[in-house]
Amino acid sequence: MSQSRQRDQERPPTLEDVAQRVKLSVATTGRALGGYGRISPATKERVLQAAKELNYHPNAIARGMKERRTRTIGLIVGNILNPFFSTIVRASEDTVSHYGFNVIVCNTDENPEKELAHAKILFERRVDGLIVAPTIFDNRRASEVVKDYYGKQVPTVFVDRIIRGIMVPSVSSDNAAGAYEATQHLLELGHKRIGVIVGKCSLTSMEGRIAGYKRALRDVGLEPDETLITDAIDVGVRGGYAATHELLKRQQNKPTALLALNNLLVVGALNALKEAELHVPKDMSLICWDDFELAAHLTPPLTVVDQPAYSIGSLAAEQLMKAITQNTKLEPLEVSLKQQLIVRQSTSRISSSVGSKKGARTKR
Amino acid sequence: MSQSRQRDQERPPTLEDVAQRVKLSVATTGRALGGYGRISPATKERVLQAAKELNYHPNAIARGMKERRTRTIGLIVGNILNPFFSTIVRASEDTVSHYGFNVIVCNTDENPEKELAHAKILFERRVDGLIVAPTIFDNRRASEVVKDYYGKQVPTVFVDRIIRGIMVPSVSSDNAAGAYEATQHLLELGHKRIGVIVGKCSLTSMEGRIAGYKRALRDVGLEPDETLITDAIDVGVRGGYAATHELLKRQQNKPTALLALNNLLVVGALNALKEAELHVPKDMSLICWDDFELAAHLTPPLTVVDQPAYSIGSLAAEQLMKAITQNTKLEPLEVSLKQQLIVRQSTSRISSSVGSKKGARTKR
DNA sequence: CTGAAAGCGCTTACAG
DNA sequence: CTGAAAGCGCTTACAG
Repeated sequence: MSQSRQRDQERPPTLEDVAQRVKLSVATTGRALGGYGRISPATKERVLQAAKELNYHPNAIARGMKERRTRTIGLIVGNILNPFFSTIVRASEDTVSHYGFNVIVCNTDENPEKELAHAKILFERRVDGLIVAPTIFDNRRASEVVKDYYGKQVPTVFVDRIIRGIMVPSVSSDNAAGAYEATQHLLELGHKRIGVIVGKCSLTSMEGRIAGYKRALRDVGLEPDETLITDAIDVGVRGGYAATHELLKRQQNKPTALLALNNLLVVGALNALKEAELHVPKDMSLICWDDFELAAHLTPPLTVVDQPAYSIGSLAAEQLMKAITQNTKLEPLEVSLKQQLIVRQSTSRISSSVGSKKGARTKR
Repeated sequence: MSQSRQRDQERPPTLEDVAQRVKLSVATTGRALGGYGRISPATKERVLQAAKELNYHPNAIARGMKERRTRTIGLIVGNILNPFFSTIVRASEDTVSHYGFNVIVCNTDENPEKELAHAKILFERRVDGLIVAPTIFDNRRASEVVKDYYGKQVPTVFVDRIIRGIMVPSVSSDNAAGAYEATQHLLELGHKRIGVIVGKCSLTSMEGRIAGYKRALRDVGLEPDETLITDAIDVGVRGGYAATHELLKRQQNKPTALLALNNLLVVGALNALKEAELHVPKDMSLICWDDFELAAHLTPPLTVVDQPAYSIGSLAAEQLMKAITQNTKLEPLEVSLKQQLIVRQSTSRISSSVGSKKGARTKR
């Protein structure tokens, strides 16, 4: 296999190959095929013909090199296995593909080191824009690299969450209001001790939900019990199971209702509840975040706080595309969409029997 | 905004910037930073220092241009909102990221035109490899472009399905065997009329399942009733609903059991069954493809044929990476993983009451 | 309308 | 070990 200067037959044809065939300069050939500059219809026709014969396809890398743009958007999300994120990814892809852009998808698993590594590699790839669900919540914790990368080196939109102190536009939904409404719903049903299964407290999305939860309690004169809020650290099914299990072990002031802060955590919670032989909603009311196709088919159909995930993704992508294609600065928007409480059957009025199953006395 | 030759302050620093600062050639500077060629430890140190000061990050596009590789894999799947595909995407990303590769994700929605458009654009981007779940099943239907692209212009691995007549390695699971086992299970429970909710008959995955289903019937002396096989065309929830609805409308030889050939179709089927007030499994047994976290929490917990989606994705990616990094040809493997029937509670022995609800008489 | 030449930011023989 | 130069495959002023 000689790596000689001669055109390797393995290589796809280049503009030069086409140019030689039609006996024109690469410049003219490029103009015919690339759709830029002036070109006579006749020669254009000839070039197109030759290109087809050679099965020529322009090299986007070379073009990107010259134009200094890649028509690629980087997507940094928690985990594409979470329907909330896959919906955001799909929405983004749908949106940017209209502009001829592609997406590179990266998963952080909510790990700041992974996020940093991905951000770095996406920068090296010179993506034209970035949509990220950041794992860090505070610019003091943000590494220098991330700080002067997001929004400065490359147009960036945050989704679902933000990093405080960094001026980057964001599209998310009103977690505090959603949690307030969910908590209020439980309070109206007579629940006073409401456990919270958090994925990772430090995410501003989670934080907002906890804030809304506390505010709802305080607004009816109840002081939030911090011990009812258990951080799973892990944001997946396993974490949800562990946190719920932990919460159910306590002997005093057991919760009569649970807030599971995402749609993976709730599966873990359901597993733990089943194992403890607690019936939903008779023994335990349950609300989770993010609606999904099957939520209505579960036993019982789940009461959820729904987030407009598709809209979050498409709005973020639209913002980004506008800024990129018009070569303007991103507007410093903080879009906050509404969350919607969908009451199904996993929540019910508190019954006097709650908690007695395991012999615990409610003391308050 | 003068677009002069002068270095624009907006632009990220280049190798030349670093070289100027340390008063070395770009060649040497590149060797220090790029990890290629010989370089003295002392100068390397100096260069690294300068690079850090300038916040230099190598331009992967330029490197790719020279090295003729992008370290990017194209992923063409049906729809990332389908957990089966998002699992494959996640597995692929996990695998290729170990090699410093990224993935560009494209959705076809099982539309051959979309697939073609994506394939074309990924080729122009000169991805180093391709993992695709093809929408077409037969090379006679495959466009010329696709035919001489997949596996010829770029290393390709098919997942979940194949295109017959095109020599491209594939990783899928044994659909015929899985369907055979599922059908056999239903036959053992006394079911004889088993409806099939297909997403799109032309996909080889679907085709394999139908073949297994028919073989199981014939092996017990039953002739398959083609009218029980309804193609939703649409592979999503909506399609599943429509096809099931159609099947339930028939007056004669109503099915007593249903095979829903993917995990989106089954949701539609459940919706249709609920609407028709048919109870699973009392009035209708149900088996679907692809297990998912919540399948066990549905009412009733679903009997499923599970596919090793993560393994499919990681094996395909591993094959591809091996070929790319070792610069060898892909081995012409047709990996077929085992599918597993997981019996839960959506299937039960046929009851004499089946079908009577709507007043239909079973005639056979 | 067409062409010659420079340049995007790297890497890689080839010299020294 | 270091440097000068060519080249990856395009696009873009600048001439003609």
